[in-house]
Formats: sequence, C-alpha cells, structure tokens
Amino acid sequence: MTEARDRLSSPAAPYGSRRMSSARRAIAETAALMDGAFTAESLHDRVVASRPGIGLATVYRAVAAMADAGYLARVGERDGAALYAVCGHDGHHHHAVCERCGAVTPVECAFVPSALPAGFAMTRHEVAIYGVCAECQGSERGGSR
Amino acid sequence: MTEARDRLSSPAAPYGSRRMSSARRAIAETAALMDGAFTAESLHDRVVASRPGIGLATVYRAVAAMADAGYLARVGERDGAALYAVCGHDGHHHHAVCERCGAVTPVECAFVPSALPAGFAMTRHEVAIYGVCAECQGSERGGSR
DNA sequence: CCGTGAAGTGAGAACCGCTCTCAGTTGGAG
DNA sequence: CTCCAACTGAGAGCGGTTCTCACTTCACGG
Repeated sequence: MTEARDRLSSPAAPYGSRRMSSARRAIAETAALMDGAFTAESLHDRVVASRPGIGLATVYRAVAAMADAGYLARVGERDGAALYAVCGHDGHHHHAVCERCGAVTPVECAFVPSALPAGFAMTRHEVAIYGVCAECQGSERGGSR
Repeated sequence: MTEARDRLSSPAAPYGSRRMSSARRAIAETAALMDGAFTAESLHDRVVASRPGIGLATVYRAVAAMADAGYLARVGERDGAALYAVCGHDGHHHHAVCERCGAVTPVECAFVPSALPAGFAMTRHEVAIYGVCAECQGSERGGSR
C-alpha cells in the first residue's frame, strides 16, 4: 500500500488527466492511507477528520473519477455499499477481500473463455471474492474495519 | 425454460417446504414464463398484468424465498437492480447474461482456488458475466428486455 | 500576473431499489 | 371445523448514491 502513495506524485495521477483540486488531493491521500477495502462513506469520514468541510458528494465524485482512472478498484460490496481499494496492480485481475480486516489482495483472473456458451461474446465480467485472510485466521479475533 | 415450469408441480417446489399461497403460485408461474433474466420489478409488472392486486413487497418476498430454495438464481444486475433467472441447473455454477435479450446460460465455475493468496480461506465468491448471445449477434437488432 | 471559463465543490433534496411495519387474510395441520 | 403461524397489501421508511444549483477555484492564454 506504500507504493500507492508514491503514485500520488507520479505522472499517473489518481484522477487521470483531470484537474486536481485541494479537496481531491486530500481525498486521494486519504484513500492511500486506508489499508484495505473501504466504502465511500468510510472514506468520507476519514477525510473529514483531517480536513473538515469536504462533502459526501465530493467524495463520491472523486471516488468515481479515481476508479475511472484506474487508481481505485471496486472490490466488492458490504451491506449494500460498494467497497473500493487502492490498486496499483496492472493488467486484468480481481481482488480477494478479507471480511474481517478488509485486507485486499490481487488475484489473477482464472476465467476460462471456453467455459462460455458457444457464440457468446462476453463484454465484461465481475468477480468478487470474500473470505478470511491468513493473518485474521491466525489471530483468534481479527482486526476490524 | 420449459422444464422449469415442470418443477412447479414437482416435489421440489419453488419455495422449498414453505407454504404455497395463491399469490406465490402466480408469482412462481410468472417467473417460469419469463424467458431470461428479470428484475423483481419487471416480474411484478408481469404478475400484476395477469393477477392484479399483488403487491411489490410480496414479489420481493417471493423472489427471496425462491432464491433461497434454489429455484431462482441471482445472475447479475442492471441499473442497480438485481437480476434473477429461473435456474434448474444443479451444482455450483454461474450465469452468462445477454445484455440485449436477457437470455441466461449456465456457465461452469472455472475458479481456481490455487490462484488465491496463501492462507486465504474463501467463504464465497460472486461472478457475473455479461455479453451478447449468439442469437443476438446473428440478428442485426436483438430482442429486448 | 491578471481575466476567464470550465471544472470542481458543498449542502441538501431527490432518487430508487429494497425492506419493514401493521392490520387483515389465508393455508393447511390437527 | 378451528386455529394460528405464515402470508399479504399498502405505504412508510431506509440507506446508498446521484442530482441540482449557486458558488469557488484551478489553470491556461494573453
């Protein structure tokens, strides 16, 4: 997750080629600090803690822009809310989400196109993987998020 | 989809071992008539057409019960609404949904556990596959649903 | 440096899929 | 037939997300 912070100053900005406002910078920095999956609302909570006044709608817009730019990935959902995570991994892949601590690990896409019905032209597919990470299994009571 | 209708009178009722009311019977029969994926609301629309007075909440409850009993499967979503389909297929599998006509085809699960991070205990995974079926590719303008 | 226009922002209302509540109804076991 | 738990319909409620609108701010050209 540390390398994610580095990307903040790299040419590949979290928002692609769009404009960078101070609010967006704060949101991207906070997202980089979240270790693991987070919802737009939990990100908003944390952003507001360090920079009061940021609106929830702004966070939603920033998250959409970052997901669009590939800086964030939608990794699943919890209680009906979308889960996101910072993802510097390149290429097509999915994510395994620990339901206890929220840790996110990239998982290679094992999708076999031959399994599809004949003639079906797949345009996209979504995979969400939930479970308990090794660390949380080790410790009797896992972390919380 | 015809074999799905047969299941209505089979011992494996759409609602498992629960009570069968006339409303639920109408909903299960209508679900069997929907060829392809449908939302709870579109199912409600169609149920109401043939049997006015059925409430939306009742359809939601029936859909939940049928999904619980394995008669329906959640096959994806469209515009934020859950897509369901009647599914007689046994065993663990997923579904390919045609985004044009809504046709649903079972797809074997090609998930490789070895792709998971070491020690990660997967509890569940969700896969949604979208594309265009062979039939819709053949006809310039596909069906609608 | 400024002026300018487009992009971004904040607040709150609106939206929408879905669930809950409650009083009334009904299926089916006994 | 009796009885009661399960089911129903209507509408309110909920929660995540998006929209609207007036205002601010970024960044580019001059």
